[in-house]
Amino acid sequence: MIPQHSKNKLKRNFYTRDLLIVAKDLLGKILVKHDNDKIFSGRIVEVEAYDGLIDRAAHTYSGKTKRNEIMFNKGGYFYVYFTYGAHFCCNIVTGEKDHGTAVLIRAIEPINNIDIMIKNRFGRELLNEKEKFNLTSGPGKLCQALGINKSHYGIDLTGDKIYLINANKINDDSIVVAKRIGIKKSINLPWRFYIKDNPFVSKK
DNA sequence: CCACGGATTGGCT
DNA sequence: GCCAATCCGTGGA
Repeated sequence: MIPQHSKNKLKRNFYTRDLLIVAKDLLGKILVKHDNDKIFSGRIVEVEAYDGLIDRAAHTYSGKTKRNEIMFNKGGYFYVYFTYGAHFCCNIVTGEKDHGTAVLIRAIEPINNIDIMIKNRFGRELLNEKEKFNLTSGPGKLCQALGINKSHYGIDLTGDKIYLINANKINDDSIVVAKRIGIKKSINLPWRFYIKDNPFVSKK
């Protein structure tokens, strides 16, 4: 089901490129999480970019803290944070060391172990077909579905625990560029990218 | 030490 | 569409 060949795993040089390039290129790639004997996976369909240098909404805008320090690493690390007293959100660190840039994964299209994702999200069976699209269509939702939490903070994405599998680049015609959602600062930066017409995107 | 508010979600009007 | 829930990182006193 998942293309497991190691040559398809994205390497360091994918992540260390410029924030906005990586953000758009992440669309369509497969996020994979190994959980003991189980493998969760999903196709990235929506992301947002954050850059501490010029972006007041970025967690790195005010400099390095214990919470955001992984964002100052070179690209290819996993930044997980907890928010609103309830939700984890996960990011892909990008760029060179000390850039303080990362891409928030806002939505994925489930591929593997969907039945467990349903259990993780709802603690019950699906009530209807529509709920299928409510599984991973938001940053907090997808972390809950995949069981991503603070223990995954700082994971090296070139390792074997959490990583990305390459896939064909999404054509620019199929990428929607929009303003980011749910922030109060730097609200006009057009740094949200999602796959056009994909039903797992968090919001039109 | 304490107060504030958030890269969200789900339920109710 | 509006708003409460819920906790902890962060920053100011």
